[in-house]
Amino acid sequence: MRKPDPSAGKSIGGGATKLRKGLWSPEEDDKLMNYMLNNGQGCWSDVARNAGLLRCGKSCRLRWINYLRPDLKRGAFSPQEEELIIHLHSILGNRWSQIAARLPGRTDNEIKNFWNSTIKKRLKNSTVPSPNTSDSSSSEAKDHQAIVGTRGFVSMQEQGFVPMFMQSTALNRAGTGDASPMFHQHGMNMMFGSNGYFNIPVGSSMAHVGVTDRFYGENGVFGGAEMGIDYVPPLESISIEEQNPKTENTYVNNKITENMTGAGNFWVGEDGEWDLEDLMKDVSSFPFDFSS
DNA sequence: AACGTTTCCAACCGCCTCGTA
DNA sequence: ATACGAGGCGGTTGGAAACGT
Repeated sequence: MRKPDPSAGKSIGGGATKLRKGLWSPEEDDKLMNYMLNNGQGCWSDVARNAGLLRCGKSCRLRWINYLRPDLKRGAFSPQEEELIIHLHSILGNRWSQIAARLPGRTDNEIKNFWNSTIKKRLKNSTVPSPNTSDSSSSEAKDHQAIVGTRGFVSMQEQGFVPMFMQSTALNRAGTGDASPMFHQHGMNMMFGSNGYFNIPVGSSMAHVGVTDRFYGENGVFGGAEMGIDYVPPLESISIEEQNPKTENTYVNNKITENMTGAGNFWVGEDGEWDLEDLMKDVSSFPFDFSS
């Protein structure tokens, strides 16, 4: 939160009107709300001007999207929303806007704040850091590198080949056959085998999946062994070769590619690219009702 | 009660993409 | 080709509120 700029609204040299910054006053909110309800969204700089606001268009847009929009849902996140956020983050990483698009009434900013304050902390405390955290500068990430130490595994993350819920200590433990507490908690024994997969006992055989049954019930709606999901693909449409053709990680990548190809069920589109829509089909079937 | 610390979150910043001139 | 503005996004900041001592 920021203090309203004390010099707000005053003209400065050259006759230019200084734009306001900081917190929005109730009057400003009223102006913006009334304008938006009467005129709808247009060019944001016009909105700011026509609504009589001494704000930049960007600021108006942000205020509307994050606070004034009538369809915003208020209040704490439900456990269902929380789980969906965690799940989506495991797929999408820090693509908050894409995550928000799948949570009606929630904003990217809200979800981002929620993640950074609540979920990140919780995952850290449970010794299973956030999956697919792209915050490479964070202390968590540094801890992660320090803990894992196995260049190949870190590289997989860097490449976007991050099995869901597989990171840092989970990886390390899995590598020695010791599943992380989180997996124990949910009654799963997972091992990171030499074939580059998470191996999960299913009946009498092992399934190679990149997900746990953490969220998806028993029907395989998302991530049961039947799903045949091996790795969470990078969402950018970048082929493996394009992503990092000549690095020290090539061996790891090649190995992954080989395994995935062998399995015949990795998520690469017809033109060799990852298909976000296919990926998100599974999310759309997520068995929660957020309409309330 | 007073003070220090931590948490939460609104808002800003900088970068990127896209459309247009 | 390129310059420019608008919109969008993720990362970060910083201050109020809550909590602890």
